[in-house]
Amino acid sequence: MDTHSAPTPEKSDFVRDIVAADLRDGRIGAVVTRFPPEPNGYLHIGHAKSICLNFGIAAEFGGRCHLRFDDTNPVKEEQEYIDSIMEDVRWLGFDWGEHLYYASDYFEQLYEWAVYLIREGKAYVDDLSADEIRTFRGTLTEPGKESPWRTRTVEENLDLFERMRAGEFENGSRVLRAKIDMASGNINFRDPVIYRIVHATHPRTGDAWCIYPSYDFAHGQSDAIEEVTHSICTLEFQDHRPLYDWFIENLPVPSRPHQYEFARLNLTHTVLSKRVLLRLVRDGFVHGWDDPRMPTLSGIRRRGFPAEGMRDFAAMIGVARADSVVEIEMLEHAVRDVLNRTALRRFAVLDPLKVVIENYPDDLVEEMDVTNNPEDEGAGTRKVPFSRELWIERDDFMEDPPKKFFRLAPGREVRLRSAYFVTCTDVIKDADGTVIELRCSYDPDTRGGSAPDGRRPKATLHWLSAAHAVPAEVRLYDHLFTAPFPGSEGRDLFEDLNPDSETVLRHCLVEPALQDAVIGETVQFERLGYFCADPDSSGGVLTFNRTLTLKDSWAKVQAQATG
RNA sequence: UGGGGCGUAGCCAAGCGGCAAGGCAGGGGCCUUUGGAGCCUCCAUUCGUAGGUUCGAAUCCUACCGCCCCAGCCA
Repeated sequence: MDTHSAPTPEKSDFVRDIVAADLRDGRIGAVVTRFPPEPNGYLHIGHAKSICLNFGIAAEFGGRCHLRFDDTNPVKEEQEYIDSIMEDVRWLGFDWGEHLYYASDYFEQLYEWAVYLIREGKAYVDDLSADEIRTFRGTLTEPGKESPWRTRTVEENLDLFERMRAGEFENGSRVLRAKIDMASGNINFRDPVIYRIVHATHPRTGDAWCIYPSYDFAHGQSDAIEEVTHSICTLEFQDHRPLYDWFIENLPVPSRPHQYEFARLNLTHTVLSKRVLLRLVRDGFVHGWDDPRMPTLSGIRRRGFPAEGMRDFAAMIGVARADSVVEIEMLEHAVRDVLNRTALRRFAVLDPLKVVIENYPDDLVEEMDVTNNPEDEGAGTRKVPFSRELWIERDDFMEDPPKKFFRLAPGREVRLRSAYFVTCTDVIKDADGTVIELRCSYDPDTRGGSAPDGRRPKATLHWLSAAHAVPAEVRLYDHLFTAPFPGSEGRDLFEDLNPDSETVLRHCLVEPALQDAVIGETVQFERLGYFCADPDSSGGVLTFNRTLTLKDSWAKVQAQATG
């Protein structure tokens, strides 16, 4: 209305601008959007962008968003996918309330509208084969030719269409086409197929139908039935908009929805294509749709990405009409940002190196108080047992440290986080020269991690009491594809798969508190990264997936040194 | 060579005739009981190119260049 009453919108993009204007000008009373997945695969991060857009707009403008399954092709669709999609949308934090719909709910109405079109002389049954139809369609630069069946009488069309429904004909033998314009520059207008014969069992309607409406004939009309006001889809449907409008204008539909298109999400180092994801699963390149390396919502959930991070990411990348590829670092930033604030801190040693504190009592065990999350006072502290024999990370020791290496080395003092300062006094090696144990001394005056004399070691290490450490398996994950643009420059997509996208470490150790790790809850292993207990933990072996590493400036220094 | 779109920093993206937001990445510094986090700071005299209109153009006009989508009985 005016600047006083209008709340400052937190997000703004061209779609929200249109919705706001339509509301302001009274073209609509309330906004109604919909998220319309086809249940032929699992949802991925690209869908999350669309879900956040559609449900986000409905929430921000006080409207509603429907979840509607676009289930018009029974040969590809399965109940498993329907179930997973609902779970994923809920996980992302959205609620469709009562508004769960299926295009298949409208099959009878859609059929009647097809009959309506036939009666109006605007649709006909075509006996041409699929190949012939393709040939007759013309090319991008040449107009098409009209089918010889285009001039059938209304009566004959009605009879044939009824018999198509009755199951008298074989798959592919006939189709129903809208009669529009075989010479149109827009190929979607060259008499698009609106019904095809498919003798297949539909996940919802079973064998009730053997003819199914095409996307073009089902989508807009479904929107109209549900009184969707803003039908938001991706750019590749721009060419379909005139057809979308044609059906809406030529049918007695109950409302007038409008279609708007935005650029779909692309991400570096991965691929967001249902076709390719299906192949990764079917050909065994990954362990399943929910493999933590997959960009599916079930995959990233198992990986430990929080839903809030996904929503933040969606807000961060915006919504526009220019094709774009977002660097995956942006997603990772959104995830780290949430996890830094919320994840409990724990100690875990991935590659253990034994440390013996020679001047520490043999039989003493101290319970050290350790902060659960320095970013969140409310997270409190926990007790972590400390004793004479410890494990530290092998990477945290170097016998001959280079210039910028601040961690443990012979003669050097470092802090064991929330415990004591220790100084390396001796290095023990096996016959091959491999370091197998460090002997250290500790300063009893530094309990808790600070020295009365104010001295401050350059490094702080995480540690585990050897007697109390719990064995665990840890799975390290990295980008699914090594190339930022998989399959670019003529390469085969699968050549770009990262052979090291999954590394399984079976001899890790974690602090006792992690025995109670909740599956699906992401914690930070201090100085290492974020990790999430995997469902496989229920098999007996504690198993963690690395969600993401912490940003690591030492790794950067090393990389620079290496070149 | 048909139709539909899009070009603002390495990436994403605001901007809607009044003098280039913000985020990611990157550089430098401070701080630090996580080499994390945090804080400070630098990073487009220029908006695909060339003309034009205007006191004034990323914004308006013209032409050109580049990229994407469309020839499923997929969605």
